[in-house]
Amino acid sequence: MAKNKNTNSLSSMPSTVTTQMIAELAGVSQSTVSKALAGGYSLRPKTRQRILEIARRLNYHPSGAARALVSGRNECIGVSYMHGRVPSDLFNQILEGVHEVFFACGYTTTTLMAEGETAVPRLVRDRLVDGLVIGFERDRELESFAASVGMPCVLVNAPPTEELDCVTTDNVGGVAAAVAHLAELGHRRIAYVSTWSHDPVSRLVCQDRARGYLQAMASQQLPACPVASPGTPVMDSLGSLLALPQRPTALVCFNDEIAMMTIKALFQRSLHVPRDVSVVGIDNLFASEYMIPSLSTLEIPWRQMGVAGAELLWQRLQEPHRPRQHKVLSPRLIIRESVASPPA
Amino acid sequence: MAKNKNTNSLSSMPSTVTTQMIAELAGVSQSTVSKALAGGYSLRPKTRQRILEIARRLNYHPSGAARALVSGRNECIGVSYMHGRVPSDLFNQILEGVHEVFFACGYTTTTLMAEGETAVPRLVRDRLVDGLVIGFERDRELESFAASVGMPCVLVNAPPTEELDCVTTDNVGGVAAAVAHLAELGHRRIAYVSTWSHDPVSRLVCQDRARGYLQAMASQQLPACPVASPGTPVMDSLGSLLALPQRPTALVCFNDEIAMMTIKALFQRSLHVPRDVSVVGIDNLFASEYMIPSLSTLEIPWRQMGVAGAELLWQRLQEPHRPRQHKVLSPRLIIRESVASPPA
DNA sequence: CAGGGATAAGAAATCGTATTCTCAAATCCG
DNA sequence: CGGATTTGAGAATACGATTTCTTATCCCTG
Repeated sequence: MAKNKNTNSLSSMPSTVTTQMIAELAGVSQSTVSKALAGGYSLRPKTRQRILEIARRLNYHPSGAARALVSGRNECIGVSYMHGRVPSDLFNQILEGVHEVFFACGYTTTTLMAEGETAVPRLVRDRLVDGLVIGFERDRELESFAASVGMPCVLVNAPPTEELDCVTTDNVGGVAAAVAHLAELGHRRIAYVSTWSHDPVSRLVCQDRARGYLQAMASQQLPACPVASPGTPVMDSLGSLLALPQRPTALVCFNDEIAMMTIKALFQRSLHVPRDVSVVGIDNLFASEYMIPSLSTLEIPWRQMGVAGAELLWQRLQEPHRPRQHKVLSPRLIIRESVASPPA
Repeated sequence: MAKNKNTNSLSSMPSTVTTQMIAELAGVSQSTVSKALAGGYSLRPKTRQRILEIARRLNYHPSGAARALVSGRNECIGVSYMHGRVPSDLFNQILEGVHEVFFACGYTTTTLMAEGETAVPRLVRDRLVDGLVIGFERDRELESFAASVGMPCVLVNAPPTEELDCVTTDNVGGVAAAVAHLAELGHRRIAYVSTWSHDPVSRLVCQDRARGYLQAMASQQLPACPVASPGTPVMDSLGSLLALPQRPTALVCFNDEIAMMTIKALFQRSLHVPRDVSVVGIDNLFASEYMIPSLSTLEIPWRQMGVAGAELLWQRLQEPHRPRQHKVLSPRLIIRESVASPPA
């Protein structure tokens, strides 16, 4: 195909440099070149030097494909999530955590955007990744395919399984801490603003958080406000909370997005945050700090979750049959301007 | 290495399924299997059926590595950006645009997180991607390496080059449109709030936008306020703008982040937005809509830029020597609550 | 000086797929 | 019915690097 048509004499042609070429230039065999580059073989230092020098001059880099073919490993791991369903802020932090760990191991990190229910991403199907981090949502198709080819997986911030390594956050404890803090400030009528989401995972998480809310209210000996059934539009459930005979003075929202919408809705009803109502979100989005008032929130350690997941995955790559692990990280309560003592 | 230790009799072992295995089961040669799977060869329909059936039953998928090795293409393209320097919101939208186009082509998309000035990412070095989308910032090392191995590149929302395909936005025109709109509302003292950023690309973009501002003010016959020299801390330049004898009644900010910080700063000085001062940002971050007041902004068509870049890259992959192209997309002005007529 | 062990480097196999080359059988047509 | 052509399928090779197997050379020692 005239692919290596080295028509001109300059040695810096873009055509691919192979160990074979280096071998010819160095006057040795191809295998010797490979040994020189790999190290750990017995080669005369002079020969090795000559080879390395030529390789350097030609800007040689091994073909990833060839190496992957022979070694059976691609030194690449995939990070999967359902894009569009999660603020990219959050996912990117997980991704960076994963990247940080694997970059140090010389591995590449790549994002798999799961396309809804469609085909298993090519990277997995064609064994182009050695392991998988599944974020935010269990992709059952991906999971079972990975299992069928024996590819290690770790779930990060997704509903845990008995079979796979997992990293999750303590939703129950986190929400409880938020409620406790509000109670400490003197709030007695504290409500939980649920998600509207139809997707099953958000519902699960939402139920966890609702449970945290209810438990905390109970242990604080406070009467709980009704928790909207999953699927109820936010504005509806917010509306009914505000229409209660005893209007809540503090709202813990399912996440920061909903907290933002809530603050806006309160504003439109001439309710001032935090003078009339305190609001707490969950996630600590980038923007939360810049809202007016700045948003109090449960910071989920996204990046750390990525790091933890990557570490679990790395360990499993080294030792495929080690016992399954489940790490639980704790969120941290960040109090900003959207929270104050209740009105007198 | 006992890798294919098929000790039990079940055929659904996780060990890798190869064309060779299928060939043995079907009683044909490996090449015949390859032909059957590829199509376009003359095979007896019965033979092909048998082979395909076995392949399906064994859940066969070709090894990406082997295929890449022989074809010289990985059907994978890399999207690079300097992570941490850009809100992930924006980058992710570009990424999704790129993904959309290449997914339809059967290609995989992977993110290269450029690690500052360090090594060229492995994916590129080892020729694991067939093309490159460079976003937000020209990575000169990456670029020159790509050029040296003849890998197609496209710049998206990065300072354009003469050699590479580019997609940019009309910063000058966009800011001019914002200024024009403010002027139309009756504003006469309109200022531009510059970036504090030390990174050279932001400065370049900032200069473009400043130019748009100055041109628009000139063409509206309005006196321009001083534009801070690059590198000045935002709060400093904002401070001096507000200290002007004739305080501006409208501020066009370098981006939404700065607009948020600006609004917060104004709020702290008891200046009400938009009653006392109108504010416009650029980027249309997710959160901008939820601010109080919601932020007026120049929406940059991030996703479309990704799509446009991907299309340019795809075309170049088909036809490597086609003339270089440069597409310029226009931002769209979104007016929300942060803009109003100037105070009487 | 002969033989044993270490050392250096070439030869060859391997990984899994795609493709070209080659040959046998089947088909066609006059 | 016999030679020409088409068709089906196996054999062989290439892709580029790793690794094992072999061989040739050298040095040391008894």
